[in-house]
Amino acid sequence: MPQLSGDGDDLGASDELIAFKDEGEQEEKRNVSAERDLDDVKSSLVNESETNSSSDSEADRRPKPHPDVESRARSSQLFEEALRRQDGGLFQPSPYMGYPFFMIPDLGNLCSPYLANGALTPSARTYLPFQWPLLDVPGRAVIRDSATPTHLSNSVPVVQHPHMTHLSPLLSYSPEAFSPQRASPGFSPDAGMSRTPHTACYPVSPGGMAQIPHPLGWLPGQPMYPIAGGFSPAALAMNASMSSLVSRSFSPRLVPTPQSSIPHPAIVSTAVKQEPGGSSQPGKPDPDMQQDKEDDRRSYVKKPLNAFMLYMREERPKVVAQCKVKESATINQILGQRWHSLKKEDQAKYYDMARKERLLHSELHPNWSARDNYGKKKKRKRKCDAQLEAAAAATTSAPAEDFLPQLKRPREETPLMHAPHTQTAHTRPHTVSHLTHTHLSQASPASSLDSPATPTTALASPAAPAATHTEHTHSSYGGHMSPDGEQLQPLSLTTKPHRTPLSRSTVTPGSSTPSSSSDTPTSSPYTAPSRGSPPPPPPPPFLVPPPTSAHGALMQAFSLRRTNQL
DNA sequence: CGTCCTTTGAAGTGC
DNA sequence: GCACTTCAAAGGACG
Repeated sequence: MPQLSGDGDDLGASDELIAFKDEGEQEEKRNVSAERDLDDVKSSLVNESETNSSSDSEADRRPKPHPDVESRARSSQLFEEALRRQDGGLFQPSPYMGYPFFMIPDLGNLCSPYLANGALTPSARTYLPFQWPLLDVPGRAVIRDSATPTHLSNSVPVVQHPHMTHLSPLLSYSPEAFSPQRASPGFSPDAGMSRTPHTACYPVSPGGMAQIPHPLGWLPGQPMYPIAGGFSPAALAMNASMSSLVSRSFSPRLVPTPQSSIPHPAIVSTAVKQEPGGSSQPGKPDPDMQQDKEDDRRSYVKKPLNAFMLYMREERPKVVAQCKVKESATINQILGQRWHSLKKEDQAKYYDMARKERLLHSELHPNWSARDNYGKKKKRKRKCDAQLEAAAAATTSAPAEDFLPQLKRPREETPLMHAPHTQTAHTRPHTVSHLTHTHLSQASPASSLDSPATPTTALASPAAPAATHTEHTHSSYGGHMSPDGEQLQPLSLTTKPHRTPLSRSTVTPGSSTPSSSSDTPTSSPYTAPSRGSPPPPPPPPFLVPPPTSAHGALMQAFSLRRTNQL
């Protein structure tokens, strides 16, 4: 949870983290200090978010059912006029505006706060903490943060402007809308994403455009998504960011009109869209069972996205286009590095987004708890339970208290369990630090090469295990900026063979998530190596020059991965 | 078809 | 309060 008490004053205080030098105990202390710094930085980001919208206190989590309709109507009208002026009706969304809250820091730059190269425009960089445009229209409810001064327009735009629904697929949480496969012909995995300003905007496939109703189709008199009853229209026009949150829980009440066979992008959830043909299709399972499953999924309220998830949603298409890779694991590694190299103010943007997501989520689902979603991966749990049961049954000769601890022991004693899994800003750098002490103690003084602009990269970069594994210096991986501004790609984004047993323990100690959720205590690959066991023979160091392009980086990463596999 | 991978962060549980 | 776990997204890979 964000630290509500922070004042954000320290935001700029500890921008720079202590880089690795790995000179023994003293350095270890320094790294501990760096951890604290990193923690402070992240906390300050959260605090900044909290401070910037000071209204978002716990008290404000309560819904405010009576917004100022008049001002919203005026704002909406102004906004629509601005849209028409700006784009002549052909509003172009940004590929980077994945965050569905239509963040428009400056109406003079309605298209995108980002430049074609992905950098924020100056206006966007100034980043007022969400000058939310009031996208709702009269008569539609909106959750307003009443404690926020009206002049800040800081109402939470849970109502997505219908115009936007067809303009930016990214506005929707629907993975389909986000999927690169739905990109326009201009998007070619081979050709990459055009860097021209217009095509840099996230494209909409022609098919998708054809499917999407006319932008004015939502206007009164044409009820695209009538309500079965008893549900606030606000949910219909819910900000698309919450569509995934809303749709699963509320979509049973959302009944498309017969004319509208295409679900509203803001309403379609992954659950719903997965059944395009309905249950009547031949070869499908029992309709009743399918209906039950569908109901289950619809009643499922997902967790709100955190800052990094929001960042990933925005940046993933960009990375996919640049690197021509669709494998999410690889992309996520890149995004993780980029996240760490992201400027503080840029990260703050996502922390703020995430905070508002949580706020909105709590307003929509006041009784929801993350615990509700626990056990979602039932099969895993069943497996674990089955193992425990089998263990208990198999130990009729041995007391259960002797056996069960054995099941737990690997997790408790496995050295990697400390590290990666907590995955907090507190522990991960420490882990990396520890590893680098071991493996990089004599590395080149790469820390001096660390860009001040990317202070956290070396310390917290998830590529650190790659450094461990490959024994290249940390200056050669992870989101560092070359002198000419080009982002240096990690030498080894992927450090282990795919789905290889023991891979996580042997190859990516220290950073990669042990995916505790996926490993039962008895089957965990972490049981194999212990803290005292000798590490696997390190692969030869990779002395690979920095790639000249993102694609080159990926090719390099794959090459290294193959090398590591061999 | 279900799960894993991979990332960070939030929130939960358990001690 | 700490350590650990689970789940958010994504889509290819794999059993």
